[in-house]
Amino acid sequence: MSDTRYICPHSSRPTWRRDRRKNDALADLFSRRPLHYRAREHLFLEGDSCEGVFLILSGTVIVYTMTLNGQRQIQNFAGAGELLALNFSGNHTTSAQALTDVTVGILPRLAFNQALQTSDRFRPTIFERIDEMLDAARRQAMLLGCKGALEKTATFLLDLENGGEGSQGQFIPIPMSRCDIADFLGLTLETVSRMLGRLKRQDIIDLPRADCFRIKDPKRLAQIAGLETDFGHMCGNPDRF
Amino acid sequence: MSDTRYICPHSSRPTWRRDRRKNDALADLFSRRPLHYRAREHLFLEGDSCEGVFLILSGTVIVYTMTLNGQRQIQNFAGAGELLALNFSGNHTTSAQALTDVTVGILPRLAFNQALQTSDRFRPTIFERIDEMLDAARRQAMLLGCKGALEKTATFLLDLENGGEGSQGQFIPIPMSRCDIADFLGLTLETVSRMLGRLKRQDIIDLPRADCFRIKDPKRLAQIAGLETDFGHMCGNPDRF
DNA sequence: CGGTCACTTGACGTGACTCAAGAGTAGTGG
DNA sequence: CCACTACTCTTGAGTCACGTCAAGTGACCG
Repeated sequence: MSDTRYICPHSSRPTWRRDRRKNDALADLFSRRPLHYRAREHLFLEGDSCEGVFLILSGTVIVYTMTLNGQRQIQNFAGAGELLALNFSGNHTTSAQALTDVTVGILPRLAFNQALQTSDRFRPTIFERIDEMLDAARRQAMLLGCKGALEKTATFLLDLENGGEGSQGQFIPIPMSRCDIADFLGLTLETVSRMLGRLKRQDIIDLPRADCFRIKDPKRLAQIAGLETDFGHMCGNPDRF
Repeated sequence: MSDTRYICPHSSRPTWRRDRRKNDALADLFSRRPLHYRAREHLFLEGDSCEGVFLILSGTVIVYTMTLNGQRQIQNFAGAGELLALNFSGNHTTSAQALTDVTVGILPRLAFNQALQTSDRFRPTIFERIDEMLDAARRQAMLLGCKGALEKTATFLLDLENGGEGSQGQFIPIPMSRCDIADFLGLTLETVSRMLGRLKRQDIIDLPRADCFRIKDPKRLAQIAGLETDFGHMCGNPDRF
């Protein structure tokens, strides 16, 4: 698709998620009454009335929606420092499920709106987050609409690495199942497994166990993910090796 | 993907775009200095510095991003009453191109921020729009990640119909090319054409010319789009007829 | 009337899904 | 410590939906 008359982006614009550990003006407001959820518990369901805005203090939350025929699209794996249910209408438009054990702070809708109105420190922070969410949604659309299975998987691994500390060459945990990854990337769990296997066999990643990995060749991984121009012409090549 | 332990949505939640013709508190603020663009002109490019927020007064704008290997993902076809460049950081994260001739109002960043701060009528309107944009992005992710080609095409037609007036059974123009539709749905233009042909042959839509259509069987179209539970079990059936 | 352009249609190839079997890994109980 | 179970993950073989390539059709325009 697309033809030559469309104009290319000025930069590759990696737009990684901001550092989630600096919780800025938020933590103090939200930490009034922290709540705990066990892994697999639901924080809320699509359609539920929305009591307030959530700030994740620890753990990871799966934000997803379901189709009528029972397919799940994971919108986001939200980690510490991220906001949930930042909608201003009455009801939740997604479901949220704890992937790991999770702690959240809740800011009731009224207090949230009030803070938006009064606090000149709070408002820009919220808008910054909204920006990030919109941008993340756009990148997700690009991923789902434009990329192939290997590209998607590579992108996912790079995002995972970037979500963790700046741990160069260290092992990074994969907290979610293959099924979760598949529902996030719009693939099947078998395909995800195959693509991981391919990256492993090509010596681009280390995958000693199913639930953690290490990037051995960041450059090639980025190329495969479509984040750098590809000089080696080895992007979509088959497995044979 | 997905298995039985995930919980289904409470409602089908069609969440159609709001009526764009009621421009609420926005029109007066934005209409100070209206600008005109010819079809195919660019309003701005990804990476450009962002002078202000755009309100579309008339026409349709293609909001898109490009991958490094030259693929285009159309994020949105934005019509009259919709906001563009509602980002709070310095640079545009998408490109915007006029599909038809377009008139827009621009509100400079400073004035926008000020209005947000001071006007209690303006702020909720903006948040409402942000909600809509986030929700649209989520639905787009579902479309791209979960749906097949026929499902996507049907969904697109229903969205188009809903974007126009509440014209029951009337012909609806298709202002964009097959290529645009394809880049929006994550398909090829050939596949889009084939799916439209299939819907036409099955007597679900009328397609007398390439650039307008009419829905003949809304119920079946909605079923195919995955918006209603399917009793006929004819959703994914092949073309043969 | 001939040229250009977008759309349509067909034949073919292939990437990802489906179905099904096997391999780890963790947890439980004797 | 070693079965035995119950997972999830991996791997393979076959199928199908969608993409690719290419030819054909129709509308618009000079």
